[in-house]
Amino acid sequence: MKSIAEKLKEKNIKPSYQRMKIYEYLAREKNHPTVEQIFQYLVKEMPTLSKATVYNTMDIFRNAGLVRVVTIENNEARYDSEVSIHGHFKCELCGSIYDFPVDVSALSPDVLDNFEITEKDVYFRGICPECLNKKNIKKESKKWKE
Amino acid sequence: MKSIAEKLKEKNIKPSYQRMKIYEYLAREKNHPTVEQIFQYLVKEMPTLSKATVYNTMDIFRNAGLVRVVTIENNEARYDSEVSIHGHFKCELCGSIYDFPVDVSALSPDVLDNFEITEKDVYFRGICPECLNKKNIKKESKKWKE
DNA sequence: GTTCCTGCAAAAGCTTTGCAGAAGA
DNA sequence: TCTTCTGCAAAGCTTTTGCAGGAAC
Repeated sequence: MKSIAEKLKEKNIKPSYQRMKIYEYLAREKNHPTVEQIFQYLVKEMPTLSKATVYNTMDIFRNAGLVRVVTIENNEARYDSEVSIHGHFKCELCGSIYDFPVDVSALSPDVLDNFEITEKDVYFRGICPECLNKKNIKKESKKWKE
Repeated sequence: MKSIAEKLKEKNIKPSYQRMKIYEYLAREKNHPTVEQIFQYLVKEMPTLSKATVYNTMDIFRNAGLVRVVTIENNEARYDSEVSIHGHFKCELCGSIYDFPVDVSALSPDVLDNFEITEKDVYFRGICPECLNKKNIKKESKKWKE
């Protein structure tokens, strides 16, 4: 836990217990959780935890550049402790979010030469291999019935 | 307006007056409006228009592949009548959204070979040239004062 | 007549805010 | 002591839903 405290201090964030726990969860799980998920997980060991604290903390982390927001869905903000540029794939069936590498150099068209770019996000949507398998199995069993 | 009706029919959407007006606005303005903006504009000429109708219509359009959702901000859905792949840049100062071309071929990493990809979005954030100019002018005038 | 669409109102999220008490320096 | 953080509750937004009236076919 020591290193987490250091990491927060580096960004001028006071390493309170709640903040350390939240960052620890983000960095360990890497599952791009929603605020709700973070809250549900942590409230088990911190019964007095408030959702407002999670929201506040995520804002602080985001402004400090400690986490990135994944706005792949506009009805829920997800958070990612991996700050370097990479893409996010969301499976429309199971809802899982996968990371994938992105060729950054290919992502800077000349038209944007006069723009100051501070953040780049790449979002894909579709169906993940697991769910594709399930679908195929279903199709197969349908065939048997026919 | 004829062609708009045709376009809706092609997608099996009944070309009601409201739907045609909404699509016409999207296709003409190309300003990536929010539901609120669409509603505020159209309610002037259709006083009985309901926001629920705009929401319903956008869902229908989206499912039919007539429009794309821009989820660059997670507290507001914006809509784009341009369905082909391109990037969206959002200026964090003035809020404007700019389109830019994206090299699609560079956006398909091998890791996703087993994924079925149905939608690709590229979002950049930063400051647009206009706002950069304004900022520089401010800096200059500050210098004069010193 | 049947089906589908519209629009009002209410409800349902997610997120933000205000404030008082608690913790930490 | 003074500042900052936490947590509860309430408010604010966007979006969704239920339902009744109306239009289209």
